[in-house]
Amino acid sequence: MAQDFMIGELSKRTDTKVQTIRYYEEIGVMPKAIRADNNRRLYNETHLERLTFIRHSRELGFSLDDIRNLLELSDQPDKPCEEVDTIARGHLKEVERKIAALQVMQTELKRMITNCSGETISDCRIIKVLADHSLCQELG
Amino acid sequence: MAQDFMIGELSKRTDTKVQTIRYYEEIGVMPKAIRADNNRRLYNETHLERLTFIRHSRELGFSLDDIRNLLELSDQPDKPCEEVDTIARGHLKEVERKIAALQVMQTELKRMITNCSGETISDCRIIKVLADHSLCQELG
DNA sequence: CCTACATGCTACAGTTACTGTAGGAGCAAG
DNA sequence: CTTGCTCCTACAGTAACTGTAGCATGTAGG
Repeated sequence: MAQDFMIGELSKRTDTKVQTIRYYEEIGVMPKAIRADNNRRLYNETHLERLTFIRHSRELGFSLDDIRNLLELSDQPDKPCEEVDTIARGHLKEVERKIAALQVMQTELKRMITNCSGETISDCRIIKVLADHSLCQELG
Repeated sequence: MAQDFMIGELSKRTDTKVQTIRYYEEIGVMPKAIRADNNRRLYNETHLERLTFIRHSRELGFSLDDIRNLLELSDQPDKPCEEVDTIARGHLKEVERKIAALQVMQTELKRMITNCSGETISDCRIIKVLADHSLCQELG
């Protein structure tokens, strides 16, 4: 078929490593590709769209498990989009949780570094704080 | 020895799972524990301090590899603390990079969710954005 | 003294999302 | 005809644990 292409082209057009595409097939987020006579995988625009969806979702931090669910939902156009919403909101919450945790780390790391005017390790504030939890202002 | 204690107590006093302590020993961030006659690991205050250091560093997001280096440095009190500083600053940069990446995700997720007033999946904004990269404002 | 139950031990599998490598086959160009 | 590119399978490695199986030991109660 004229419009079919091989894994290398799919790889380039989606900026995805060849091994990653094969991995997606293995775990079932991409369908088993039809093979040419020489056993090479053949793809078309539908595959391209699906992989684009996957990669974009990954860029937004969705897990492959979430993506699996989102893909399944996107194949049911008449269903209410409530479940999609739930997945997205859940993921947003998770992202916000991670940001908050990292900001706590950031604050404490900054303080440690700023306070460290030590010459040697024996009076290094960073080592002191790491060794003694109670010197840390941020973490309970 | 009277002040020695077993892995369970070390676990409680550092809020660290028993398996995690054994794992730390296995990979060498904790020393090989001396065994009692019944083959059980024995610990003392020195082990407690070391594990506290490790756990606190982990809370601040340092990798076990960084922690290995920090521990080694903390055993050399007369060395300048420059290397410690470098590790901490490097880690801070990494934390800030992660925060920035997550904030991009957060913004786009919020927009997707807010814009989605769809009743069904066929007009769900979330699915649309995931499927079409160009609808996404944040990611290049 | 016997029986639960808690705690300890080793060894290994599973998690997440890939990435890298070994070893080999097919195909086009020079 | 050889070089180099792409493709294939199969497997190991990454980070930092967590969970489980199967067994030994220690302790408290009856």
